[in-house]
Amino acid sequence: MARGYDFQAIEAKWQRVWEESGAFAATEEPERRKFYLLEMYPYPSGRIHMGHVRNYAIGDVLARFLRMRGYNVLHPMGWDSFGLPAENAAIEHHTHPAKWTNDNIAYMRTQLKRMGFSYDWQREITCSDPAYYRWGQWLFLKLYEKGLVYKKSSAVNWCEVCQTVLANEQVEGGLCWRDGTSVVQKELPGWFFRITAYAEELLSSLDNLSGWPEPVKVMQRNWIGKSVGAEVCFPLADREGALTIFTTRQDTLFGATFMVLAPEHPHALALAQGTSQEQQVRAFIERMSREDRLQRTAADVDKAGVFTGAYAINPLTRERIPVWIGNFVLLEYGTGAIMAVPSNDQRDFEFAQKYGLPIRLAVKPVDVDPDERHLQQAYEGEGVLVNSGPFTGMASQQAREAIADFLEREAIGKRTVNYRLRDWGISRQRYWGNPIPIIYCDGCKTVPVPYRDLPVILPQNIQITIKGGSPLQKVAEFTDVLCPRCGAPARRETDTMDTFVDSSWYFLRFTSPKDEDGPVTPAHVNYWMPVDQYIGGIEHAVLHLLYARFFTKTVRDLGMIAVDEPFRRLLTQGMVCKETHRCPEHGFRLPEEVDASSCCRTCGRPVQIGRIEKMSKSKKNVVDPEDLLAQYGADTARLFCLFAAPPERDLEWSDQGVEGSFRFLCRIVRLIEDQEELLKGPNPSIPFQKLIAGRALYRKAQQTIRRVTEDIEDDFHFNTAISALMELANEIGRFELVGSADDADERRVAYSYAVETLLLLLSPFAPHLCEELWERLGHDGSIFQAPWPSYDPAIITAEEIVVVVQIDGKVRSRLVMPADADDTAMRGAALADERVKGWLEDRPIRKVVVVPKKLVNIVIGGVR
RNA sequence: GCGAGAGUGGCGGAAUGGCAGACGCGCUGGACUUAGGAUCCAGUCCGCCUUUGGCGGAUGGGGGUUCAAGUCCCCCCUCUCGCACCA
Repeated sequence: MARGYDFQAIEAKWQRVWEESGAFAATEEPERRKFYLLEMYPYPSGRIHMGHVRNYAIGDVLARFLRMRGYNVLHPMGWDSFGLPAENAAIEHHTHPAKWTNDNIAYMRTQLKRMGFSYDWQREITCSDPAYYRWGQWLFLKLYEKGLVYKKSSAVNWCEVCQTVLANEQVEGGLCWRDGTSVVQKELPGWFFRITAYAEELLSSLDNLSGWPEPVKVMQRNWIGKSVGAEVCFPLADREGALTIFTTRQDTLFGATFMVLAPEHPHALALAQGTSQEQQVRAFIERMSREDRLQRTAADVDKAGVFTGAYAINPLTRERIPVWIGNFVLLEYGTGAIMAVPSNDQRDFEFAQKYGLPIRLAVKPVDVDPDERHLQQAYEGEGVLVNSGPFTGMASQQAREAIADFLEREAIGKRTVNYRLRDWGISRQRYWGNPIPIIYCDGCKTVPVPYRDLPVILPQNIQITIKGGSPLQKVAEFTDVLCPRCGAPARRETDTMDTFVDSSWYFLRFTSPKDEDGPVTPAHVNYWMPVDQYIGGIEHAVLHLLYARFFTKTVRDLGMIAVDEPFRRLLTQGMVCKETHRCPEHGFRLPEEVDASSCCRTCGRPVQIGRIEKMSKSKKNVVDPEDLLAQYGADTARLFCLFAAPPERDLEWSDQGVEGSFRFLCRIVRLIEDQEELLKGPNPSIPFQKLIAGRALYRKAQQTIRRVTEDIEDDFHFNTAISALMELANEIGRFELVGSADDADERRVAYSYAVETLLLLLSPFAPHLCEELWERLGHDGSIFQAPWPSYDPAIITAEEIVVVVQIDGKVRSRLVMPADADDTAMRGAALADERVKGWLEDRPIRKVVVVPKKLVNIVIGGVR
C-alpha cells in the first residue's frame, strides 16, 4: 500500500460523516430545480456483484455532480425482494424465505454503504414488506374495478423447474429466462393485466422518448408488433357459418386458394366431422397438442397440415377453396385462421407445394411477368395486381386501400389493427410474492378483498416445497375466509403476483415511501416525477421497462399522477466481462486454479485463455467487489468501473487496470501531501492576468473544468472525463512549485488553484478521498457543499494558437500565431512560410482553404 | 431471414468532416535505491531514408462525395445483441 493513502480509514471516516449528517436526504423544495435519479433496484441475492457496482457507480457520479451543480436530487435505493430464489434457498438451507431475504438485504445494504453511494436511505423500499406490497394489492383492485385485470384460463408457459407460470416476456427462445430450462405449455386459469388496452399508446409514445436509446425503443416496437390490415369473412361452403381471418395483404385476396386454421382453432375438428378426413384431422390435432408448441412454431420446423374435408368460399372470387389445418398457424395471433396466398406469401407457398394446392398469382413485380405455374418462391414485395377482377392493374399499395374499402362497403370485412403483444399473465403458483387480493365464494363467485382489509398478509408459518402446487394452498388459516360480501365460508386466491408487478411502480413509491393513506402522495409524486434519469441493464429492455410504462399510464388514468411516461432519460449500461480460463478436462477454471505457465493446477494440461465473457459464477470469471474493497477501497473500484469503458458499452475487467486507477489516486495524495504545509497557508490573491509562471497551469485547470463538465453532462463520457483529470494531475506533477523568489507567490496560487480544482472535479468519482484531501487543505465542511467550479471562456482561450498548414491535405508545417489571427493573416503566414515555399516550388496555387484558428490547406493538385 | 449496434496500436479505449491513436494498461531503457513488484524521467503504430530531422503507409475490405473522410454516401465481410412461420 502506498504511503499516505490509508483508504480503509478514509472511507470508514467519511461514510460515518455522511451517515451522521444525513447528507443525502432529499425533501421537496418547489423553488429548486429537482432531479430524480434512479438506478434499477437489485434483487437481494446475498451479495452485490460487479454489475451492481458499475450500475450504481455511474448513478452516484451523476448524483454527486448534480448536487454540486445546485439540483435538488432524489437518489433512492430499495430491494426487489420477492421472487423464487428465496424459496429455493429456504428449501436448501431450511430457512424461511423472509429471513433469508432480510439477512441478504441487511448484508447488501452494508456493502452498498461501503461503496460510498449517496442514497437517501430514509426512503428505502423493500417490496416484500407489507407496508409496500399492500399498495400493490390496492392498485391491483383499482385496475380490477376498471376492467384492466381479469381472470381467464389459457395455455400458459409453464416452467417445470420453477413450478410456475412465466409471462411471454419471460420466455427466451423457448427457455425459462431464469434457469434456461425448457418451458412447456399448460392449460391453467390465471390473472391477467390488460396491457393490450394500452398497446397503441405504448407504441406511439415511444416516439416522444428522445432520451431513450434507440435499440431499446426498437425492441419495444418489435415486441408490441403492430400490424395494420383487415379481417375478412370467408363463408363456409355447403353449410352455415363462416371463418374470419386477419390479413395485412388484402390486396392479394384474389390469390387466396385455400385456408389454414390453427390446430387449436375451435372449428378445426367440427369442420371435419362427418367427412372422410375426420380420423386424420383428429390424429393431427392430437399430435399437435402433445408437441411442444414453442418447438412446433419455430421457424425452421417443416410445415405440416391436414385437409379438414370442408370448403369455404373466397368472398371476392366466389370460388370454393379447401380449408386445411396447419402447424404454422397460431391461435393467439389474429383470429387463429389465415387465408393462404401461396403466390405472394412464402409460408403459404411452401405449404401449397408440399400438399399440391393451387397457386395463383395476385400481385406481380412491376417490370416482370412471372409464369405462375413455375414459381420458385412467393413474391412478397409490392407490385401490380393480376387476376384480380376490377382491381387488376392497380398498384398493390393502392389496392390495399381500395379492397379494404370494398370489403367494408360489402360488409365482407373491416379494417383491423393487430398487435403481437399479449395480455400480461401475472399469476404465479409460488409463495414468496405479493398475494392476489381476491376471494372465491360459491355464491358470490369472485370477490375482491375490501380495501379496508388490505394488506392480505403472507402467512409466516409455512412449508415450502417445490413440487405439489402453491405452498399457500396448504395453509388453511390463509385460504379459509368468510366471504366479505355474504359471510359464507370462502377461499382465498393462492396465486401470488409476478415480481415484475412490484417493480412496475416502485419508482412512484420512492417519492413518498412511508405514506399510509395511499400508494403515492400527490404533492410529492408530482414534484419528483418523472424520473429524470434511469440507469440499468439492457436485459430489461422489454420486460421491466414495458411493464413500468404500462403501470405509469394506468396510474395516470386513475388520476393519481400527471406524467405519461415514467423515465425521461434512460441509460442502459453494458455488461461487466472478463476473460475465462478453460481446461480441456476440468472446464472453466478460476484464475488461482491456473499456474504461471497457463496450465491447470489439477491436471497440468494447458489451459485456454478463453473468450471475454460476462462475469458469472459458472464461467468462474467473477471478481468479488468485497475483495476489491479490501485491497484497493471503494474509490478505486468506482474509478476503474468508470474509466475502463463508456457506460453503455461492455466493460472488460482488468486487474492491471484496477491497479492503474489505484496508482492514480495515490498520485493525487502525493500531489497534496508533498506540499501540504505550503498549500495550507493563506494564499495571496493574484488575478489571472498577472500570472506568468503559473499561467499555463491555471489555464489547464480551467480547461479541465470545461472538459469534465461537458463529458459528464452531455453523454456520460466518464472515461474521457477521468482522462482529462489525469492530464491535469500530470501537469500539476510536472509543475515547478518552487521557482525564483519573485514568482513564488504566483506559483503557489496556480498550484493551489489547480489542486483544488482537481479535487472538486474528481469528487463525484472518488468521493471519500476528495473529502479527506479537501479537509487536509484546510476547508471546513464537506466538499459536496462546495459549488461545482466554473470557468472563464476568456481564460480558456490561449494567447497563441498552432496553425496547421497542409498542402493538398498533407501536413507540411505548423505555425505559432496570435490567437486573434484572422483568416487573411493565417493565409498570409502560411504562404510566407519557408517550409511551405519549399514544397510549392512556384507551382500555381489552385485554392487556399482556411479553417479559422486551426488550419490552412493549400491546394495545388497534380503531380509533385 | 428481419432489426439494431460494433469493427481504430500488443490491450482497454480517444478523436464538432480539419495534425489518427488523448488517457490508461503493458512493454523498453534510464535515475534513485541494500532491494524494487514503490517512485521519478525518457521512449513505445508500421515501413523507409541522408537517422539532427525527414518521407511514405495505416482506422475490417472495395468504391464514391470533398480542398480535406475513422467520421458522410453506396456495396461487401466479420462479430455481438434482439426478434424470429405474427398472416
